[in-house]
Amino acid sequence: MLSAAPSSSKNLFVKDPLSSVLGQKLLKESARMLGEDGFDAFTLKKLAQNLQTTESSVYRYFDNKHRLLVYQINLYWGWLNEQVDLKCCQAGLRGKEALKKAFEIMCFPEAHSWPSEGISYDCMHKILTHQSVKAYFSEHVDHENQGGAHRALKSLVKQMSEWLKEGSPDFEFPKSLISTLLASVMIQPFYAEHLPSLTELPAPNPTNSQTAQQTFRYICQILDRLTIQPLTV
Amino acid sequence: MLSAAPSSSKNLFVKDPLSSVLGQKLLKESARMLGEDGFDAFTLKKLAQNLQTTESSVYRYFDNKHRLLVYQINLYWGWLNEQVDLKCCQAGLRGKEALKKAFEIMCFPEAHSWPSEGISYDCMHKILTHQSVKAYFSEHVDHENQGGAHRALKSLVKQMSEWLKEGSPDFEFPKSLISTLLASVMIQPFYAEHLPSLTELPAPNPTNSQTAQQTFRYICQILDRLTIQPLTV
DNA sequence: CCGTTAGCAGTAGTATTACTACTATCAATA
DNA sequence: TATTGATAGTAGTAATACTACTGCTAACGG
Repeated sequence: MLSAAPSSSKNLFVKDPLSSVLGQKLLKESARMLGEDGFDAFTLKKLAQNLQTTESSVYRYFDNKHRLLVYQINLYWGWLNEQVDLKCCQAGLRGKEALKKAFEIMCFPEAHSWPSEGISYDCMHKILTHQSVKAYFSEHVDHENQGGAHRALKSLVKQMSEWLKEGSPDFEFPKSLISTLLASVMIQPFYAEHLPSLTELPAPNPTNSQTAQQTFRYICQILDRLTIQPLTV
Repeated sequence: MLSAAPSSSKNLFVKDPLSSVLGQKLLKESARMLGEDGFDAFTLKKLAQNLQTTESSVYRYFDNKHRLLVYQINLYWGWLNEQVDLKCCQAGLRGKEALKKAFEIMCFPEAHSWPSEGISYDCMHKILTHQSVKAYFSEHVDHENQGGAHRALKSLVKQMSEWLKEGSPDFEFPKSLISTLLASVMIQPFYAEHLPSLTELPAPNPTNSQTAQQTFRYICQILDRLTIQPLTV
C-alpha cells in the first residue's frame, strides 16, 4: 500500500488522502468510478454516497473533481516512472533496449507490482487511456503545472528522450516524439474501442484482448524504423 | 462562404446553421469564443448573450454545446480534407510527397483559402489544437460517431495511410501512425504553450511564432526516417 | 476529573450550468 | 379573414460544483 504522498502531488490535495482511512477509501472508490463510468459522469457527490459519507468530507481532501483526477494520474505516472527506473536504469539497459522495455511496462502494467491493493490495473489503465487527456487539456493546466502536478510525466519524457538520442543523435525532437508516443499508447486503445477506423489495433473484447500486445508491437515497429539513420552514415 | 452542410454533419444539428442568418452568426461567434476562452468556459447562454439573442434560439440549432464543438471541428476537417484532395490527389502527388504536402496544409492553413469570412484561421486552429480532444474523448463519442460525425477525419486518415503504405508496405499500422501524427500536430503546439518540458517546439509568442514551422519540420523528420525500410531490402 | 481546544465529519444551504416546456410573433396561404 | 407553420422569446426545472456553518470526539493541561 502506498504510504506517503509523492512530493509532486503536494499541491493537488487539501488533506493528504494517504494519511487517513477515509482518504484511502476515496482513492480506491474514485479509481473504480473513473475507470468504469468516466470523468464526465463522475461527481464528488456520487463518490460520497458510494462511500456512505458526505460531500463535504470529500471536499476536505480535494478542492474539486479535476484535481482528484490529476492526482490519480500522477500517482500512476509516478509508479510507472519507478518501474522504468528499476527495470531499465538499474538493470543497465540503454538506448533502444531501454526504450522498448519502458513501453513494455506501460503496455503491460499488470506484469509489475502495482502497490495499491484494491485498485485494479484495469481501472488505472482505463483512466489513463480514456481520461488523461482531460487532465492535461483543461483550463487548469497552467496552475496545476506550476504546482509540479505533472512532474512524474515530465521526468519520464526526459529520461526516455535521452535513450532516443543515443540511437538517433541527429533527430531534433526527441522529447516531442517521446511525448507523442506516450500519448499514442494512451489514445490508440481508445480509438480501437470507439473510433476503430482510425487504427489497426483490435478493440478489446471480454474474452481475449490483444489490444495491449498489438499496441506494444506498433510502438516497437516505429522505434525499429526510427533509430536507423541513413543520413548520418 | 460555406453554403451547404457537409453530409457528415447532418446528425449534429437540429436545424442547419448554414441555412439562416442567425445560424451563421452562431458559427462565427462560437468559433471566436471557443478559440479565445476554450470549451469549458463556453456556454450556450453566453453565446446567446453575445449575439443579442436568446438561449432557446441557440438550442434550436444545436442540442448541446458539445455537438456544436464537434460540428465546428468536423467543418474544419472537412475543409482540410478538400484541400488535401485538391493539392495532393489532383496535383498528382503520391507517397511521401503527398504526405508531406498534406501535413504542410495542416501546419499552415492560412496559406490556403478558408471559405468562411469572419472566422479567423487562428480561432479554428486553436479550437483544433486546444479543444479537439474534448470532441473525441467524451461520453458522446459512440453516439456521434454512429451519425457519421467524424467522417471527414476518418477519410483523411484513410487517404494518408494509403500514401504511407506506398513508402512502407511492410509497416503494419499505417492508420494508427497517421492518426498518431495528426494528433501530434494538434497536441504538440498545446504542449509548447502549456507543458513546454514535453516538447522541443517553441511556444507561440505574439511577435514571431515559429511553432508552425517547427511542427512541420518535426513531422518531416519523422516521415523521412520512417519510410526507409532496411529490413525488407 | 473537568474544561478547553483542535481536528474531523455532517447539514444545509447557494450559484451556476445545462436544458426544457410553454408563449408570442409574423408571414404565407386557404 | 382565419389558419397554419416556422420563427424567436420567457420562464422555468434539475443537476452540478462548491461553501458556510454546526456538532462530535478525543487529546491535553490544570
